[in-house]
Amino acid sequence: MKQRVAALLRDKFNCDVILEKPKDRSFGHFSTPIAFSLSKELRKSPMIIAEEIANSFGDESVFSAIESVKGYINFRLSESFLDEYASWALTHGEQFGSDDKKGTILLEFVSANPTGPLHIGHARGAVYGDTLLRLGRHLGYDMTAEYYVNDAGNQIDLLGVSLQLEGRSALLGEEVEWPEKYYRGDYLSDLAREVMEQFGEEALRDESRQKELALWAKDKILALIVDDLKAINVHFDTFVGEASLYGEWDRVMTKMGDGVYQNEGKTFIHSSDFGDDHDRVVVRDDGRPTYLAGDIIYHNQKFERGYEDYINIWGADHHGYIARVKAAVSFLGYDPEKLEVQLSQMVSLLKDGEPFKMSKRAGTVIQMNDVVEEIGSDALRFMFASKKCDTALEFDIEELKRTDSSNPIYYVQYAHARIQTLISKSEKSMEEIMGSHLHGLSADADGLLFEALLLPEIIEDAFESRQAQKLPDYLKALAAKLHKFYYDTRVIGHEDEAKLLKLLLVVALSIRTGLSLLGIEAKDRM
RNA sequence: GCGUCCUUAGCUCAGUUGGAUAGAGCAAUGCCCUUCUAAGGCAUCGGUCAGAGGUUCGAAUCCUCUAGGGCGUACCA
Repeated sequence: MKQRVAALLRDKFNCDVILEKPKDRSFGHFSTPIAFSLSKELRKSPMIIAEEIANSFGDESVFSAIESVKGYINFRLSESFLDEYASWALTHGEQFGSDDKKGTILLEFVSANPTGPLHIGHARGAVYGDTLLRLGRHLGYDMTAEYYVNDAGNQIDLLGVSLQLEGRSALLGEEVEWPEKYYRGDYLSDLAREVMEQFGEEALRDESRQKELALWAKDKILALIVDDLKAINVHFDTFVGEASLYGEWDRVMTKMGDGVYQNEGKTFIHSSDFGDDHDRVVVRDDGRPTYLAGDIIYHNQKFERGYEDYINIWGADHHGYIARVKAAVSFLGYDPEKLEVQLSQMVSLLKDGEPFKMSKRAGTVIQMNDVVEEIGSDALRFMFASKKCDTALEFDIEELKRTDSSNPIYYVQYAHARIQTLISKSEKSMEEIMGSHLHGLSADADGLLFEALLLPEIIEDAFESRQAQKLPDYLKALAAKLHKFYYDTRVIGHEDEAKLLKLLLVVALSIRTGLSLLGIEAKDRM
């Protein structure tokens, strides 16, 4: 809708025109402050320019009025345009707002280590990534959702050690000496019990079997993670394991050429060329690769698979990592601009007003699945999706557990359910509803219709700007308009009943479509 | 110290590539069910957009500095 208006104006002025929605609807549907920017060039006052421009439009079927007010040019869309657009939306159903954008995008997100269940911080990245995925696919992009599994390195060794110690301590009652770093938590006790049943008590004591147990446990934990994600409607297309990549190592090193160098028996990467504080070690002097090495081969593999764009969603604690990986991508001969890294800031928790520190090793994490059990996937997703992800988010655990009406997801769902109720109570046939024309609507009804028809541009804006929170914000605003309209207007028995129901069908469509892009199913009844 | 993200109502957060009177939810106070679901609506209260300068017709938004906070600054992941 906005695109259509913008295109009209672009033809007229030969340049892109800023279009905005006036806060005060009496100013029309769209407005532009273009006269202000033209005034310097034309040496005329904005008011006069706006007046001239407004008068220069002939009869456009799209607009019913074009007025200049205090230098702004305000456009009012015509009823026939809005009605046509609404009918078009209704016949397209949940494809409303879809597009045929071209491009292949590899989206990597979550990628949590398979050493424990997902905690609440991971959930934010998962929700953000999955929302982007749904938005991008709706717009037509060919997107692949990928999970990078760190199944090599120290943390896997640590997992093996932790598993054995947990088993010996909790199950066998032995006094064990805990190392400085180790994992703990209920999931480890469960796994240790399984080890006992499946491999016998000896497996918990035999240090030579640590690696074997770690690899076994890693798969079990990854399965747990996948289940956790499934519970919030997050699904991945591909999983790439770090360990599976090391066969490529020599080739990748050669490919990086002068990007890497040897010093004191170690291999370094010239990451300082890309703004990193200093060059980083990729291979230690004992030949063991560092964490960065895995990411280098992984990104090489990603680029060799030939996507047009790459989006990584990382926790904010990895931000120092961007320069290093971009350096590697560049040394490998690819354009680092194609790799876009979105950081999802920390989620910090308060408990009774006091900061609550989470530590995976100390076992004081808030697990995602516990929260999902308390408040449900819909509320969790809606809450995380509502916050832009580059701000640290703070919330009280107790507050998050609340399931009363203060939760905005109920507000939006209720709006949809109210419309469904009206549709089912009305005796108007679908033919009659669809056949009616949205002419002569009240100002409130017109505002509601216009808001509902904004969905496509919200979707596009939310995805292209990577600001997923724009969608839930929009849904809340649309629901608010609906609730007000519902209160003010008794639809059943209204002389324009069919017409109003058509309007409400558009609203329901936008809510339903918007929610599904958030991984939430709209409710017909509450 | 350096890098980076941030600071908007009592709390949690929005604020459209700089635009018309800075918004919502929660909390607080008071109204509205013989009205299609009150999981709702209306009203009131609440702001030096951290502070100071600058650019501009116009700044919460852009630039500089200052203060405060998160994260990073590992041959951990």
